[in-house]
Amino acid sequence: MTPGQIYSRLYRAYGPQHWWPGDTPFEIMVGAILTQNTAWPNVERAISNLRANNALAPQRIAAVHVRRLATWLKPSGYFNIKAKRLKSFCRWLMAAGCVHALGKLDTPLLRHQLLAVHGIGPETADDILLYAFSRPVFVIDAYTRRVFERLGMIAGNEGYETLRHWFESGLAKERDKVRVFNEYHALIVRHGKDYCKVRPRCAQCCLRTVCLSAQV
DNA sequence: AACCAGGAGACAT
DNA sequence: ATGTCTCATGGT
Repeated sequence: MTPGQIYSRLYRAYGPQHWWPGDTPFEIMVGAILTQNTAWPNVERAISNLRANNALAPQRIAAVHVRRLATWLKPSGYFNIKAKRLKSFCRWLMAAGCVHALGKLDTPLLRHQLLAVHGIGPETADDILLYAFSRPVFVIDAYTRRVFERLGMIAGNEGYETLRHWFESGLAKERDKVRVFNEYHALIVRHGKDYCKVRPRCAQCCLRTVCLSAQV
């Protein structure tokens, strides 16, 4: 069983996921930071608060006081930390000029720049690269590790970069990578939420037979 | 009523 | 390099 075949099964089972939820690249980037170890519905509440206060723009977030920003972020949890992270991200964005200016950087450089921002780690950087900048990077998250560990295809404790390169290599033709990586990560999360949780619910899972044959 | 969620940074070893 | 602690709200 290859990662490509798993993708086919997931896509057949769930269909297109239409990721990332968000109207603009900037909103997608904000969501990527706010969803760190946090359920998405809580992030939507926080984003609604930002929009209601006309604060869904880098200049506004950079200008507003952290204490006030934190009150808007409250529903998404870790609000004090995330207020700082959003501000440092927006400062970086403004220093670079704008989203369009950053779009001219090549992917390795842009990734390096993102990782240098306080509060942006490997997964958040790759969320932003893939879903806001349409770059061919594969996002590795807790669900990715869990699902593929249970499938017996990885050990689960590999380093982030090891797994990222493993998924990125040979999964799709060059011009299809962005579309496939986009859909694949969304499908993994969808599948993870429905069935492959900490306490799995394998009864109706579309990968159940694959998992069972891996249990040896 | 614990348990968990679309992680990352600080700090110790 | 690798492991542990902290951060916090809301749904199940």
